[in-house]
Amino acid sequence: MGMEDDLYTRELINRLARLDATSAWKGDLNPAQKAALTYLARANRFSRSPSHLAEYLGSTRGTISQTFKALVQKGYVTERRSQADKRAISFDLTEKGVQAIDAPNLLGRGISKMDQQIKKDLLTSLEVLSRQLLKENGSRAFGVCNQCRHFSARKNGGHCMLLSEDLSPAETLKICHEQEAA
Amino acid sequence: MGMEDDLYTRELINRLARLDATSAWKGDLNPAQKAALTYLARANRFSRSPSHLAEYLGSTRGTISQTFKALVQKGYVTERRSQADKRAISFDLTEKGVQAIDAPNLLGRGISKMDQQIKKDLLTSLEVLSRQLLKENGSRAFGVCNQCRHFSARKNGGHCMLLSEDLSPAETLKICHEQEAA
DNA sequence: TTGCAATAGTTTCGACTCGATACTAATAGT
DNA sequence: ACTATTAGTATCGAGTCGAAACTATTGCAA
Repeated sequence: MGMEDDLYTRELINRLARLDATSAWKGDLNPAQKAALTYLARANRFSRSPSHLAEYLGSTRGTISQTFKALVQKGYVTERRSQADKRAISFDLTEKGVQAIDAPNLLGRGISKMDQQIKKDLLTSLEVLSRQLLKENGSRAFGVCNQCRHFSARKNGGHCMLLSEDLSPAETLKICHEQEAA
Repeated sequence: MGMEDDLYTRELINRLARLDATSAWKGDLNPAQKAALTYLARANRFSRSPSHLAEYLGSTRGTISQTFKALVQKGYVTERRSQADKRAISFDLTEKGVQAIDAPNLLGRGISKMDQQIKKDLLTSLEVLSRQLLKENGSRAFGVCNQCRHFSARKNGGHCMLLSEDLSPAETLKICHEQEAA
C-alpha cells in the first residue's frame, strides 16, 4: 500500500466522523458536548473531571470547562465537588444525559449493519491504529480499570490498590485515568 | 459482536478524528478548513464549488461559504467565476494550499506505521462502512471520474460524455459530483 | 511555619464553526 | 413573461478552539 492509500484512509476516518458529527449537530447537542457525555459514560468516578477529559480528548482545561458549563446548564450533567480536595470537581450524567448517549445515530446504524467479520476486522485495526497514535502523541492510554496493575479482583467486583478503594463489578470495566497496563 | 463493540467502534473513529483535528488546530488552519482543502485536492474542476463541498461534508452552503471566505483571505485558495453560469464559483488551491495538505500530521504518521495487512483490512472495512453510511444517509457517493458511466477512455486521458469535456489523465482519477457508478 | 510552586478549575479573548433564516442574482421551465 | 429553482452570501446566536491571565487550594521544603 502506498502513500495514496494512506491519505485516503485518513480522509475516510475524518469523513466518517464528520458525517456522524453532522447528525449530532441537529439536536440540542454539538459534537464536543456529545464526546464529553460519551466519555463520562465510560469513565469511573475517579476520572470524570475537566482535566481528565481534556487529556483524553487532547484538548485544554479551559475549553472543556466551557463545554461542561453548557452541559450543566442544559441539564445533561451535574457537578459534584470533592470534600477531600476542594479544588477537584467531578461530573455525573443525569438521566437526560444517559438517554442522549443511547440515542440512535447515523454511524452507529452503519456499523451495526456491517458484516460480522468485516466489523471485527475494523475494530481490530482501529485499536491498533489508536495505540500507535497515542504512543506517537505521548498521550496516556486511558485503559480499563480491571486491566490495571493496581487492580486486584475480589469476589464481588475488585479493589484498587493505588487509591485503596473498593470497586463494584460495573466500575471495574470503566476507563480510569490512573490506569497502567498490568 | 454485540452492541458494546459497536459503540466502541464508533467512539474509536470519533476519537481518532478528534486527535487528528487537535493537531490541525495548532496551525493556522482549523479542521473544517483542512477538510475543505483536502476535498479540493481530490475533486475535479467541475466539482469545486461551495454547493458540492457542502453536500460532500453533509454541511450547508452558508457554512461552507464562510469557510471559503476564510481560506481565500488567508491565501490557501483562489476564487474562479464561471462565465457560462454567472452564479457558479469554483475554488482552486494555491501553492500554499497544496503545501498545507501535504504537511505531516499525527493520523497520517500513525497510519503509515501500521502493519501492511492490518492497514489493508482497515481501508477495506472503512470503505464498506462508508458506503453503508452514505446509503443510509441518502447522500451521493462522490465517486471517481473514471468509474463513471459517462466516462469514455481515450488514448491520453478520457472524455466525459455528460459534460462533453476532454479529461487529462490526472483528472480521470478525481472526484466528480456528477459521477454515477458504471 | 512560612513561603512558594504545582495543581484544579474558571474566565476572557478573538477567530471561527454550526444550522437557520433571510436575502440577491442568475438561470430554467412553463 | 412569469415563476420556480439554483448558486451563493450575510447575519444571527450558541458554542468551540487554543492561549493567556486569573483564583483557590494543596503539597513540599527550608
